[in-house]
Amino acid sequence: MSRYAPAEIEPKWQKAWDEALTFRAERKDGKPKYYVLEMFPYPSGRIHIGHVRNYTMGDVVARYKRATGHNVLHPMGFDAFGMPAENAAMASDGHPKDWTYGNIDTMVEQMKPLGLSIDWSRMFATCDPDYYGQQQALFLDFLEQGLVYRKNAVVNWDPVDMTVLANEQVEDGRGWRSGALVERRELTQWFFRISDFAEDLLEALDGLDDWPAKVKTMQANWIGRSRGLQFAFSTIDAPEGHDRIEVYTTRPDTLLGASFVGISPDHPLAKQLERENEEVAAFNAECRRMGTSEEELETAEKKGFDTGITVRHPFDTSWELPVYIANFILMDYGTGAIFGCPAHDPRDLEFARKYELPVQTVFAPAMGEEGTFILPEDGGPAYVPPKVETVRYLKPFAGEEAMTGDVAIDAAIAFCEENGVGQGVTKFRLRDWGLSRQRYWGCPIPVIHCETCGVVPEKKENLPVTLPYDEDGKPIDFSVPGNPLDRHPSWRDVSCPSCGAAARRETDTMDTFVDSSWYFARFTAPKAETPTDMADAEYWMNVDQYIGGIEHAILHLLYARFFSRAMHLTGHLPEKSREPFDALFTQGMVTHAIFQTKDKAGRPVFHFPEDVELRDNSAFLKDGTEVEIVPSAKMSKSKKNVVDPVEIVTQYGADTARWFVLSDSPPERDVEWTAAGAEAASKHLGRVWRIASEAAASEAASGEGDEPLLREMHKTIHDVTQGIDSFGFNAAIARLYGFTSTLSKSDAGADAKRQAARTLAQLMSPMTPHLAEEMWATLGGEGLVADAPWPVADESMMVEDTVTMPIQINGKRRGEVVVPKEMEKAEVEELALSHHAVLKALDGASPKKVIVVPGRIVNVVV
RNA sequence: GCCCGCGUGGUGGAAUGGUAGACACAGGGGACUUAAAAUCCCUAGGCGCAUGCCGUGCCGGUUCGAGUCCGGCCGCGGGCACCA
Repeated sequence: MSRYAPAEIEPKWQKAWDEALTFRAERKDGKPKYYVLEMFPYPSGRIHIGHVRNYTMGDVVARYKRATGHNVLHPMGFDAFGMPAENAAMASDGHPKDWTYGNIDTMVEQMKPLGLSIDWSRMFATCDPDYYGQQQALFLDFLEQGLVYRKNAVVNWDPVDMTVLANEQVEDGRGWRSGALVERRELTQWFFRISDFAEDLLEALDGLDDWPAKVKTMQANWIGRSRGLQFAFSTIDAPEGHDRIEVYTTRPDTLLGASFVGISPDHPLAKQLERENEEVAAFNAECRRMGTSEEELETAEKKGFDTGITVRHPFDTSWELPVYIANFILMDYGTGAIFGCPAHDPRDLEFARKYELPVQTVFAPAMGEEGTFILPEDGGPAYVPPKVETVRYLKPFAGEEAMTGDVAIDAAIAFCEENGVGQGVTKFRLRDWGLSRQRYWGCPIPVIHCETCGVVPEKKENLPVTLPYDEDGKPIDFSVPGNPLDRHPSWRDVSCPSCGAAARRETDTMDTFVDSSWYFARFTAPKAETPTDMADAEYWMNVDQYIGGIEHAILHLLYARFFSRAMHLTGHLPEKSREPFDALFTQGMVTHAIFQTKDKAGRPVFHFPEDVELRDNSAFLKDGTEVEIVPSAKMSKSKKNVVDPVEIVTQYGADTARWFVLSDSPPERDVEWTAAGAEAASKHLGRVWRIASEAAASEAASGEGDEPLLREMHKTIHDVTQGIDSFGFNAAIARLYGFTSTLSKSDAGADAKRQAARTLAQLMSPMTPHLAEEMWATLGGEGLVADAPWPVADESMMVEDTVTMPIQINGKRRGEVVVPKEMEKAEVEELALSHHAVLKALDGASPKKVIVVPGRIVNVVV
């Protein structure tokens, strides 16, 4: 009997699949199609074990669907534009293109030995001119359709490097390279009109039955539909043209608790005052030194500037409220102006206490529920109960005294509309998608700026507008910050496609989210001369199962949903693909402990796992220094807690790596990589191989144990099938452990054992395809196990006659009784009451209550 | 700060509101071996001699029955629009 030798069998079967074109996807009318897609990787350099887990999950689905008679599309590509390539170029005098394609080659080389059932003939990278040229064609169609426009927007500006920074590149308000204080600066940029689709993107979430509820909730909150009141305060002593300040509020019922009006530093009135008043200019400048991220605005200390302007309360013109410029108000949301009601908003309360503004409670807990309620004006916290809760209005102006917030808001809007104070309006939090990036390594925006004609689209026959590799014969210099396209005259200076006069190309490139918003559609016809081929899109779309990280729950998935709608409007996708992903699964990360020590300055120094020795729950370096263990952190190169799958594959084989990443942890949860776990997976596969070999060699005649083994086999088929169908890969694997154990102990005859072992091979084939092929061949299976139809469980073999029912006394288990499955409730009750534990507990008394759940449990209440 | 999750033995985890800890790792014991490796078998939440008691982050609630449902905390993670 041969030993389990993954290093020999894995390349052998990979070659067999290649030669048979087993995983080549071609349209086959009459066969149901299945499109399974894992979110494509960024080519960061090398694959890590998290990639292995992600792609193995997709592969299990792909192989299983093939076995159940589907024509499967399972492609792979690379999300290849983006900042890291430029950073690498800056750091090493290289070129983003060379770095990126080098990484892609490496990663493909690392992925191929995993034995994934991918149709590699469809592979592309988003930085291929073939791909981004088609993306430019889409952009031009969107432009024509009115789905793209230009407006001003703020960016993080590094005044020393004279460059735009990503939020990630801003650390504590300073540029990551220069250390200069970052400023907010306005630039004219391109935007997709995603907010026009807000309502549709929100409503359509309801139809996504096979998406995780949490993702739909996150998207719904992000889109953020709200109903509120929009009205204007009239101002006193404001500059000309600002006699009204429009505000939007979702809590008009708190109007009588208003104590100030706040406007964004980017509000037109704030900008007007800035021109007239140095103090305002200084305050606004300080606000603009903050980054552009919402997180930073929300967590920053709340600051305001009293403009000296006041407004009249709409219900009482003698009541004046001060107008503050406040750093936490976003110009992008609502009208860029609010009224503050400190009693019922923690942020407004913090602000009011800081600037000694009045606090007036509008509503309090309902009668009888006051508890320890302390009025906000007496030092209590802001009172913000759920809107569905009934509260007592101390200052009602519409509706009853006791109402829920929801009812009060409706009443307030109705009252205001009747009295000519504003209108009820619906607003969305979702903003338009700014796609301009002032960077080189992205898809060029295919327009030309002409002094006479304005913005002129590039002609489609001139696409792709390719990125220049050299600059006048010399390699582009990436050591200088900023956008090389902007300082590249021979690329930038062109003639206007419309009038022929000297003009300039747009030097901004597209957000990389654009690249990943339609790659799934391109996979259906990766070589088409238009963005998609309708016949292919009709056949292969939608993605039946999309798999990726929860970190993409909002942006990527929302943008892709928008793009699919826009591609349908411009004739690039069928109607059904407005929602492109029928089912979504969000998998967890692979984590690993971090090993760290501190340097003299107290900064952490990280160590690779292979440089650390573990002894009695402590870790030491080779020189004996004790190492701090930080458990379960997301793998990242900089923390040195990465596990290189190549080493695992070399040491144990791909099947072990695949088996391990699927076992133990449920796929949606994070999994901790441990060396011991990989060792155990490897041992188990060796055991399976030995058992299969023994079964193949067995000469025992039909034995006593045939029926129990086959019954167990059918139950296993059922459970494993259900496990894979429901993404319960860990449960399926646990079941396979059990069946392997049953098989190894079985005294069945040779035929039954071989049948059981062949079935085991089939059930394992999605997870450990190479071992499964080897077993299949050894056990006399026909053709490739990859081509064999999935086994079907025989229901009649799974029926049990009796059932074990636990007996509880007052909800605690005190015994059990084995009864025929169909036994009547009354009989079960009688049996339970005669159980010695029940007799003892009752001690002659009669039970207060007996609950019998047929087939499940008996509970006796004494 | 806001939105969304998660929290169960020494460890990863299992459990349609119905026997908490399946399956696996590490541990303990044993078999085989001159010995070791490999392999196989047994054992195993905590406390207790035991009838038993306690136990799913913490506090409270609903229920005949709660890891599961509800409310409030604590801790950890993801996202917050220019990281991908």
